[in-house]
Order: sequence, then C-alpha cells, then structure tokens
Amino acid sequence: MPEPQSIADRSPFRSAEERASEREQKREAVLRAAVRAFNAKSFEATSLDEVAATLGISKPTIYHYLGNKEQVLVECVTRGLEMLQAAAREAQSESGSGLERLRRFLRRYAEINMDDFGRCVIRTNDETLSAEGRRRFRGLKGEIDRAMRTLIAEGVDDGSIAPVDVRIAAFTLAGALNWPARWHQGDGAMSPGEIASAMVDLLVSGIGPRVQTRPD
Amino acid sequence: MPEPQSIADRSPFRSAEERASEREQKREAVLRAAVRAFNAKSFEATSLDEVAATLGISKPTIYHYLGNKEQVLVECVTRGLEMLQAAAREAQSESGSGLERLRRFLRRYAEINMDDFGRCVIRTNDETLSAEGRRRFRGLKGEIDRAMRTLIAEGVDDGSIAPVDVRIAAFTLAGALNWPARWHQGDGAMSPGEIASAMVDLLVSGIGPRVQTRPD
DNA sequence: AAAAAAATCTACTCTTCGGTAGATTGCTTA
DNA sequence: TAAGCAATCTACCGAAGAGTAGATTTTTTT
Repeated sequence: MPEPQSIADRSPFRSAEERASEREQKREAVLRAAVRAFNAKSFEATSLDEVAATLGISKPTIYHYLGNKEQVLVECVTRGLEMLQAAAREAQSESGSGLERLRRFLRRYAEINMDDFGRCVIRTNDETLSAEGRRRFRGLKGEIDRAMRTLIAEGVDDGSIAPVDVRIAAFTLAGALNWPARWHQGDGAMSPGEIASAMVDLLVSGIGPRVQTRPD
Repeated sequence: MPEPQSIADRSPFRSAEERASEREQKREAVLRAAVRAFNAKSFEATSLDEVAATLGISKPTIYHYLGNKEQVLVECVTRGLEMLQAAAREAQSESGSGLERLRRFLRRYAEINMDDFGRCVIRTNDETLSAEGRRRFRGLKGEIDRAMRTLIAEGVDDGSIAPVDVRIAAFTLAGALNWPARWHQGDGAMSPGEIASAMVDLLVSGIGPRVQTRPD
C-alpha cells in the first residue's frame, strides 16, 4: 500500500530552505560533537580527526562547515556566552529585590555551566585563543561579570544583601558556580536545576550556624 | 688581597653532599620554571623547549633531571597535593569546634591554591595523565576531599555549622576556593592571605542579609 | 695522570596533527 | 542534457614537539 504523505514528507528533492537548514543542522552536529570532546579532554588534547570520527565523517568535512579549529572553539564558547548574556539581561530587566534577582540569575548561571556549551566557556582559557578571539571572549565575559557585580551592588544598596565587598563576592559566587563545569557529568541523582538551587541557597545563607530567631 | 674565607666558602671542589644538593636545586629550578609555564598557558600548550629556554638551558638537560614531560607535571602536582595533605592533617589534629577547624583549613586551602604548585593541582585535569599518574592523583585528591567533608560533618554534628548537605557544601566551598587558581596573578592589592580570609568569611556568613540580633 | 662519571649540547628521528589539493559523486538548474 | 555547484573523500604537506643518540666538556675519583 503506497503512502503518498510519507513519500512527500521525505522526498529526496529538497527545497532551497530545506537544504540550507540541513546544512545548518550538520554544522550544529559538528559543534555539538566538538564541544563534548573538548569538555571530555581539552581543546588542545582533542584532534579534529577524533571529532570527525565520532560523527562518522572525515576531517575535511569539518573544514567544509567551519573555517579552522579555533573557529570551532570560538563558535562553541560563543553559544555558551550568549546563553549567559541572555540570563544576565533577563535578570537586569526583572523586578524584585537585588537578592531575589541575583538568586534567579545565579541559578541560571549555574545551570548553564552544566550545559555542554556553558562548560566549554568555563574550561576555555583565553590564552588558547588568537588575539581576535581573545578580545571577543574577554569582552563577553566582562559583560557577564559586570552584570553580576551590578546585581550584588543593588542588593547591598536595597538591604537585601549584606554589606559585602562586591569584587570578592563576585569571585566567590562565580567560582563556586563555575566549578560544576569541572565535575558534573550528567549522571548522578540530582538534576542540574537541583544542584544549582542547593548551591545558591548555601551561598546565600552561608554554612555558619543559623541565628536563632526568637519567637515573639 | 686574597680572601681565604671567601675562597673556602665557594671552593670549586664540592663535597658529595654539596653536589647532591646542587643537583636537587637544579631539579627544583626546572620544576619551578615548568609549573609557571604550565600555569601561564597549559600543560599541553607548553613545550619543554620553552621551559628550557626560560632557564637558559636546552631540552635534553631537562631530561637529565626528569624522566619525561608527564613526570615533570606529576612532580609539580605532587608538591601541591602534599601541601594540601599537610593542611588537611593539621586541621584534623587541631582542637576547636568543627567550624573553627574548617575555617582554618579553608583559609590554608585557598592560600595553597594561589601558590604555583597549588594552582597547578587545580588546573590539571586527570585525563591528561597516564593511568598510573591518574591513580595517584585521584587518590590524593580524594583524601583531601574526604578531610573537608569530615570537617563539615563534624561541624554539623557539634552545631557549629548549619545542617547542610555535606556533599553540596564540599563542592561549593572547594569550587569557590579553587577559582583563584584561575584568576589570581600575584599582583593586585590584596595578599593571598587576605583574599583567602575574605572569601572564607563570606562563605561562612553567606551573602544574605544578616539577621538583626536584638539587644537584650 | 688516567679513567670514570656527570652535565650539557647539537643534531637528529618519529609521530601527531592542522590544514590543503584535488578527485569523485550526485543533485540542481538552465 | 550540459554545466555548475555542494558534499564528501583519499592522500598528501609542513610544522611542532616529544624524546634520543652520541659527542663534548667538566668534574671527580683513583
């Protein structure tokens, strides 16, 4: 029994848009495979031959979709940085006390650092990049760092955050929430969201004994 | 005018111990130069030719003192890990509440992570190492991690630390205090000790608003 | 003084890997 | 149907860098 619908769906004659989108999908698949390999070992220790092999293709095919090895990395970190940037902009446009907005941002920040592309941002050190890539990378990271400091400062101003040294606080929070990029494996009992929440709660409350709030 | 004392001091005829110690000094100089280069870029991106050049020697001379490139790295991380191990043992043998002992340990932990060899421990990921080196590396790191968790658990038990999830707390504290290995440069206004203290204080108190302790 | 050992160098080898040339296959378009 | 273009491959080039061979120089020992 013929199935015309099905044949029409997967006709071998693609339209121009379909071809463009297929190309885009392949490009994305290359980036996804590359970022996983970079995260599993390191950018330097990963060869494009290895990345190609995991996709069942050859190295020149990667060059058909991306200019060179550095560009592969730059595209990966750019994806991660754009996620972080979006989170930062969202946090800045929200309502609520400084602490509430910082909390939301930090949770999202931590989650992104457990994503393939987010992990890559953390694990990439800018000395790896060419002058041009380094400029861009630092610029975007700086923007995210400034957003975090602004949120902290606003919380201090409105009293929702203790009067901390903003610079030290930003390093401490970012450091704690960057670290999952090094150990989180995607297995384990807790989801990234649960880990993020637990860590942020701890950073807000501290590990010191809770002050006994006397019932009135 | 002859200076017999000075000639005796720096006689060209060394004793056996002097020769052994000179060899040891040269070996140490190689490790110090290597760890600085590894920290500035990365192990993979640093060639032994570069390391040799900073010492004004040639690559084969490095091989005269150390077996191969991996052994150079292993020696560097071992030095760092031994410092951490010493700090962990000290913390466990001290007196005081769990929180007090944890604080002292964390400050020392953070300081070591701003030292050349400590930074190298943090920046080295075990996938770089051979099976043998990896086993050793993981073993020592695990010991330090267990010590931190034990201190946290003891603090929870004696009430000096809030009833936190020990695993999450260990990841959060370690992550925050590992991060200086990535950004601390040795310049900057604050000393490693000051940075360590400020970060630990923040982690203990949290960034949340301090509960107003009502005067009685 | 001769022999042995230690320290160091120059000049290699061999492998890995980024990147390219150019052929092949097959779809698209005029 | 011919020309053009997209996707992919095999086979290579050249640079970098880990590690070694073996010579040379210096120091130590006998």
